[in-house]
Amino acid sequence: MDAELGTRDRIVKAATVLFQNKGYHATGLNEILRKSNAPKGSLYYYFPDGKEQLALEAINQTKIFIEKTIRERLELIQDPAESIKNSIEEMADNLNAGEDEKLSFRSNKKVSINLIAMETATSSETLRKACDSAFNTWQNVYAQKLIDGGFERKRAENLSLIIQTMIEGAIIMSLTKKVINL
Amino acid sequence: MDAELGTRDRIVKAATVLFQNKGYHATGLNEILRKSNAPKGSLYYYFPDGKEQLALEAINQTKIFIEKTIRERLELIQDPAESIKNSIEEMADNLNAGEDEKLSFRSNKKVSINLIAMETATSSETLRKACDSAFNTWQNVYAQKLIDGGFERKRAENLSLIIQTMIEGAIIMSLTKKVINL
DNA sequence: GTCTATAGTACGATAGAC
DNA sequence: GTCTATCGTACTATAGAC
Repeated sequence: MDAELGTRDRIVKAATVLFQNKGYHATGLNEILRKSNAPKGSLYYYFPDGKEQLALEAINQTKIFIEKTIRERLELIQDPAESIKNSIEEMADNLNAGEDEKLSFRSNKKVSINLIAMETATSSETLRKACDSAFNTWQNVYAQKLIDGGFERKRAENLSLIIQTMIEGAIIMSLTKKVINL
Repeated sequence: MDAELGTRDRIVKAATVLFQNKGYHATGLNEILRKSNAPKGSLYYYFPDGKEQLALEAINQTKIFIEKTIRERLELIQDPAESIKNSIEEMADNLNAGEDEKLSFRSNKKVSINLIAMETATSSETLRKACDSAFNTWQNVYAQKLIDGGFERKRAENLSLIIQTMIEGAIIMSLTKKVINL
């Protein structure tokens, strides 16, 4: 998989998908290395602090990627309510789309950092903060769109928190009800 | 802890708290046994199918307990919107309250099956179904309250799904932002 | 920088005495 | 029914050759 990418990028990409789908504790480093065709030595060469450092990188890359995705979607429509609705529908469509690549056992779909956030909230302050930062970043994109559309600042912040909360809740419910299939 | 309870109940109680707080994969059977003062032999005597069977029991007990709690709260106020709002505030207060008991490292607070649901949605069909059933049960309590209050059935079902979704989303956000401290 | 071999620990699960 | 000892496996992490 991803022969064009360097070793480091392959490891991070595989880790991102596995952590998001299976969870932080259910994913072994060996599994990540198998999926990314990298040797264990390379992992500890690029991430001397091991699993936690790798997860931190995965979370931060996801934060940036999703922020960019939301931002691009919101630019397409001027009205804030319409554009946000459109952006969420786009996310949902991506999750319902077919697999990107053939894999031995599991898709490459990226859902959210939702599961990682829950798992690490009480066990790793480093990872909890990274997840919090990601949620805040995404929320701010919605808030700014609402402000640009004429909403008062405080109101925009409240609404964007509700939007972010509902999206994360919807992911849990969809996965549990198997509306989304990973 | 819980010297008055039988061995089986002590194991289930400890497992319920640990699975909800740390997660299914992060919680070891040894940890559950330490916390419940039970020997490993007893665990496999009561739960011959091991960890998954124990988690199933924990989910089902949580389903019943939370259903009862919501139902009791909703009976206190007649107006559906007011009573549901009140019930949610009650849940939030419980999470912000002090610890029930002194523990070596972690509280006994029960949050939701939220984390277990995410972890097992793609790895154990048995546990996924149990979580789905729990969410549906709780949702139905809200829906019935709305119907009794005069809402049309379809509208009540839609609203209750949104309520359930927002509660689960709010738990994620609160844990990640450390508004709740477990 | 890349890779293999392996240390050291914890896991889930089982066997069998009592 | 209760308990301990232990098996086999998987984990994170490290050492050291190349």
